[in-house]
Amino acid sequence: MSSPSKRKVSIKDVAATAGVSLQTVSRVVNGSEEVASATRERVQAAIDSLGYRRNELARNLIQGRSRTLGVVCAGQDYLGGRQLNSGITAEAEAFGYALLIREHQPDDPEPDDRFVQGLLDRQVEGILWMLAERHTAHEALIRRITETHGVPVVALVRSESVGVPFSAFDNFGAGVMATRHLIERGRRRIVHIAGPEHAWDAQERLRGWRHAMEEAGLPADDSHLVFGNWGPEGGEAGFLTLRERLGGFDAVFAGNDHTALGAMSAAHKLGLQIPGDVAFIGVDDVKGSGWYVPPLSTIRRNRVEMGRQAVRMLARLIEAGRAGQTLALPDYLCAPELILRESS
Amino acid sequence: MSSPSKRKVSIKDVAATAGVSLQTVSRVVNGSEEVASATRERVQAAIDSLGYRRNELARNLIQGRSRTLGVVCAGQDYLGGRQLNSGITAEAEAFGYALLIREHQPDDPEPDDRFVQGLLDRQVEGILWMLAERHTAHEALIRRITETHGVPVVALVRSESVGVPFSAFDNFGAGVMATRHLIERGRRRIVHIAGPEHAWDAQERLRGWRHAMEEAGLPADDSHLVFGNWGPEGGEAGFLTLRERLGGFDAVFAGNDHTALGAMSAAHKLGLQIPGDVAFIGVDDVKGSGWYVPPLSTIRRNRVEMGRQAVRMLARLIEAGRAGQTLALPDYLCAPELILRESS
DNA sequence: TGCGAAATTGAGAACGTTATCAACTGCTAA
DNA sequence: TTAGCAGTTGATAACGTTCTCAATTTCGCA
Repeated sequence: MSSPSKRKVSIKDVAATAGVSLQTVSRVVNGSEEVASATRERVQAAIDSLGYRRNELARNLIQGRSRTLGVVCAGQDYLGGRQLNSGITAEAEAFGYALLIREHQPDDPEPDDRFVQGLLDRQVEGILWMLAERHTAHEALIRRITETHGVPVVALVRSESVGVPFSAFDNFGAGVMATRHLIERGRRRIVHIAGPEHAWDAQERLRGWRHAMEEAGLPADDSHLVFGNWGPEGGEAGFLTLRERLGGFDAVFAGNDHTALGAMSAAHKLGLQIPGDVAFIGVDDVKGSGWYVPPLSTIRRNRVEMGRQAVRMLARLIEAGRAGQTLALPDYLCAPELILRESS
Repeated sequence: MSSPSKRKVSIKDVAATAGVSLQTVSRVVNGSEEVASATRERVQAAIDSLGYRRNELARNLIQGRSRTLGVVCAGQDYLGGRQLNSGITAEAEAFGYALLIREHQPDDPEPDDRFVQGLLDRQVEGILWMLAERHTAHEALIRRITETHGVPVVALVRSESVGVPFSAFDNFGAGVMATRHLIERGRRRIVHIAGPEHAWDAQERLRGWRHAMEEAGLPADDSHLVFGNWGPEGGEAGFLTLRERLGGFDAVFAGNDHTALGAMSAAHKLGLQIPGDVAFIGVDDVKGSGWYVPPLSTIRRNRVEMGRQAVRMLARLIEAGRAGQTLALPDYLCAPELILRESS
């Protein structure tokens, strides 16, 4: 069978077979125009018969580009870091970039230089930053990546404070949209069970809720607010806390669908009617949310498009960097989309 | 500031600064013993002051190994291909492997040679196969990868027919476990809403259900069975079909949690009590399933461990291949775990 | 017939690293 | 004294490709 010493066929083998120089083979492989058609055919025949394929590693080395993007995302975390959405992969593929993944596990230490060193050592041309927490340590790290190493970074979560362009969901707008919807439905005492306090997205959605409430002259003080953890547990606990604190309310804007799920479960246990006694709305349009009891109204975010845009931005930054320019890129803000179901 | 022509510092710069040869620098970088400690310190000082980092691409090229694994997974698909679980990333990292992702989108054409060519061109040392469908085209493709290209493949879904070791969930065992549990609870007319007919996992779970039913002398013919699509829609439709066909039954074993969710929703609409009139059990322990109405009993699969094992197997195969040996690796079968909640 | 331009081809260096082997130092044992 | 050996160090080739530039051939046209 195939002997263990079966060496890969290289451009040299093709050149020898076709009786031309390495350079000519290279030209044929890269579709250069300046090869006589007779020669081209001869070389192509050699390529086909030997089954030659270009070694991208060697090519990348000499061209000084890795055609690789680094992706820094959260591991177990809810926040969708894991949902390396197909927008990213599809767009990266279209640009000819491979993806190198670096996951940050919840119990890992705070990301430092070592955390991204592996990506830089493999010469990634750009980095997609998908960690949502807003630690100042991240900002310093990202700045070092862009300035010291000259590798552009695009954030897939909003992070204005760092001087990095981002592709993000309009969390503020989502908060406004969800809250206004509840108000239009005639609800007046609308509470908010937010995400964790340190999460940027959570803060923004909260701000949106508050904005819409105040705009309508409704109360949005801290007593109508409780922080959760993006999970059903937080939703359930938050709902009970608010009931105890306020006595009653007629609508819940949950920071996300899982939070809403937990909160609705608590409402069921208390014998409340949904949406009769309390209306619910979440954010995410998570799989299954259309089949909760009752089906949950929610705000959808188009993750695919966010991913697409982020990669596109990164590609432009890389291109500009290679041309020696600095580029001020406009951020991309993904518009929220209201999904109306029976819970509101 | 940093001039645009700022070249990366290479081993040459370090050698020049420290006044030694390239080779000596290389030795220090790689922690070789045979360097005098005085020299080592001098070189290390140069490395630190210049901020030198080894270019992994160049290293990989000359060593003929890419330290990269390819991951072939499903894009949008439910089946968990997306859930590039942290077991894989963590274990790959531990072995010093980077991951190159190749997603197969639902609307892509069937994977052929071109589909994996990008991975092979980048010289991946092994491939993790995470596509669940059992098309014979896959088998031929996988065989070509291993035999023609000499790149080992480990499947993260069961696929005995291909001569490739796998790390998989014991879907058959899960089916048996779920069904036996319902039987122990006194249920007798147990129907099964399976996954899509062409999915291997679905077939195996179905086989488990049938085995447990027949073992207990209960009916498990095709009238008690309907195929879904892994989603709530399929669950709802399947439930209604079975009701119409059989009149009644007292338990549902759903192919997965989302299917169960849809089926429970249908039961609610018909005014049935859960678990009073009908008991439900799913498979997956999907996020949120503990907060469905009522909380769903299910079978959990330890994805992290499956991922770990797969990478470990792949690493061993690669190691063996480099040593010129062929290795017959035992498969890894992940044991199902029963999660008891209120739906059964 | 000759000349310049265009088309075609190739030789050699380069990318940044490691592999291979030779060479140089001291030091010990005979 | 000298051979031998361990400990260090470096010169050179190699990995598989592309880049740069020069060389050769062909062609059109005066």
